[in-house]
Amino acid sequence: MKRVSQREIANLLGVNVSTVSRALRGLEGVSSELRQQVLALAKEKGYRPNPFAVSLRYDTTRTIGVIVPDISFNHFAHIVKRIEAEARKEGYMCIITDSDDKYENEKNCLELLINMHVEGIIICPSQETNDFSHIQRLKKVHIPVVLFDRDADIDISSVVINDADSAHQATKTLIDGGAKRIAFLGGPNRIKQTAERKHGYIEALRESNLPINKDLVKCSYISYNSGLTDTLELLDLPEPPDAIIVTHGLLVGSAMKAIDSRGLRIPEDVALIGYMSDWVSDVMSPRMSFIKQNQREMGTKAFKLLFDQLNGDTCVQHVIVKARLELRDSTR
Amino acid sequence: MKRVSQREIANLLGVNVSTVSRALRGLEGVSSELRQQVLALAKEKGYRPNPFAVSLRYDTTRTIGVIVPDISFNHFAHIVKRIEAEARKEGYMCIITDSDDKYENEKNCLELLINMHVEGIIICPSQETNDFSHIQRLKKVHIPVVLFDRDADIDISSVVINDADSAHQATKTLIDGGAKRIAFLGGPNRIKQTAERKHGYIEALRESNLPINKDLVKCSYISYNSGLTDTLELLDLPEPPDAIIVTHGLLVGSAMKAIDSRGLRIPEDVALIGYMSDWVSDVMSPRMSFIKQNQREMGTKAFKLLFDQLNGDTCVQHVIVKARLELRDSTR
DNA sequence: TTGAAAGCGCTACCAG
DNA sequence: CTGGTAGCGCTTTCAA
Repeated sequence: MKRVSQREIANLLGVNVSTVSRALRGLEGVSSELRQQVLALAKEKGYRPNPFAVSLRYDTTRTIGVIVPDISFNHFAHIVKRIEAEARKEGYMCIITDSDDKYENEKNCLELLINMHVEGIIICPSQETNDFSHIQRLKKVHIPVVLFDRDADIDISSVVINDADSAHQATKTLIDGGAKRIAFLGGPNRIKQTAERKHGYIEALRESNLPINKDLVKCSYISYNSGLTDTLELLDLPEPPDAIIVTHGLLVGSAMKAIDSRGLRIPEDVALIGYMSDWVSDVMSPRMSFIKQNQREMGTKAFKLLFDQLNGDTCVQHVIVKARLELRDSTR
Repeated sequence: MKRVSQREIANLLGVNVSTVSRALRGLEGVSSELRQQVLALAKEKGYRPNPFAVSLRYDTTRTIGVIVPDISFNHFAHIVKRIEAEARKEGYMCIITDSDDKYENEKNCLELLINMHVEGIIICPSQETNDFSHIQRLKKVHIPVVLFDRDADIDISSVVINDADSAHQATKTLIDGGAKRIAFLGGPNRIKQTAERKHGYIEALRESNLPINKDLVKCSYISYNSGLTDTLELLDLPEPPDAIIVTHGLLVGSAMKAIDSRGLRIPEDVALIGYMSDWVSDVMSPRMSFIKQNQREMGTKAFKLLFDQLNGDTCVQHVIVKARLELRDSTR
């Protein structure tokens, strides 16, 4: 029960491979009776084209690469799910790699994907990534690339949410709820996403004439433990915050835990609002007020941007997917 | 800045391709000075072997396929993350496909993976899958397969948790906490996983001489809405349950919601225990008592089973990863 | 309508 | 130590 090649079919039928090839692909120049025979035999023998022969011939692999910081993080999993679905719909298979949010892994994944000759790459850079030359290099070799979720100041298509704007809205909401000392808990500053969100936060404070206090801004690392430490430090300040905006779903859990461990209540003592998934908010108590991101749309758009490039579109586009506030019970 | 082939390097150096090939692969039979030249030029020109030419030659792709019911579900995402990491460590890339828990999609994904000539497949069947002939067919064509999370009664290697046993323990715990009318909320019966867990549940009831009540067993479909409906029906029974064991993380959220919507308290009115991820349990209120599954280990073992097969091991193995109870605040 | 042959990039084998 | 050549499976071009 081995794989059958066109040649074997040709031999069996006593005809030439090229005829079989034509018949199989429905091209002209084959008598319909011969075509029937070929198709019948191919079906019987379970013929499947060898994609590597085809790739070798056409230098096309119908494969794209995806690099994601952490597939086990819900936000990314939803986006990836969408990318994969859209890609498959267009006949592309996805090679998905997980950088574990590490720069070195990311470079390695990229290397492997290039070696695999994927036709394009959709990537969300790791939180450690500072130098984007490995990604920019792709443009040099004409491999289409799209960034998602975390943008960078490089000339490459991307799809992100309205980071500054959504953080601005969230902060405004906290202010309207009576908060005077709002803290900001985010990822490392080098991520443009964090910078943007912080920008929105600061703007909102400024507009409301609230002081901007460096002690209330924590931007270290996106991890559960880091979030825990940071939040505890905030709560232990001589003048602790009465509200926190949290820019990453993973950190929301840390923040809750920390607040709880200090015997404080949400939202009475500390109001909380975060970037997170809706179904998680739903099972939390209190149900978390959050910035709802449309991961489906982000995934769809990311693939679309890549697909356009694969089809020859060379212009760099920056798509923004609107996130919106969903107020629940962790804000006043 | 195109890709360079061995031939181009050979031409540039005025030598034969076969010499270049040998030099590049570090084989014997090349003078060290010529080798240096070849390597230097290859590096300069950014030479990368064309994997399709290699695959065509060796009929090997260093690629495996993964089919998962829903990557956006945390449990699966964690397993997939591990599979991908282990695979990459061994030099395999993963083509990950998402069946959306649908039988038709699953067959389609499998088809595409076979067409891609992946060397092996790791699959968790959809909840709709009843007929496993598409998977069994793989054995016929000697493509290694491994099932994970959801086993089936087919002669194929698999890795699952101790389903019956863990459900037995969970039920026992509820009984020990004083529950008299324990309900079972699970996926469709055709999934062996559900059947096993139900078996453990029933055994535990039997051992404690508790009546087995069909009305308290709900096995319809794994989806948020289905779980909601089922739980509401349970709660609206003339004699509603005082505890529920939930066999799927998605359904835990539904159950909580339903209980809350009827104004009942957990665990005072209804105790709850479910199969779910720990970090979700942590942010819930009350913190959910749960069956902790080791997704990392399951992923690692799944790849290992496949890897063994890829290396010629033909014996069918069934690995069981022990899950254990973590009691929090949703049980008495 | 069909066949023959070249070539995609690489490796293996046999000559020199 | 190096070169030449055939062949992996497929498509394309040209010839019959």
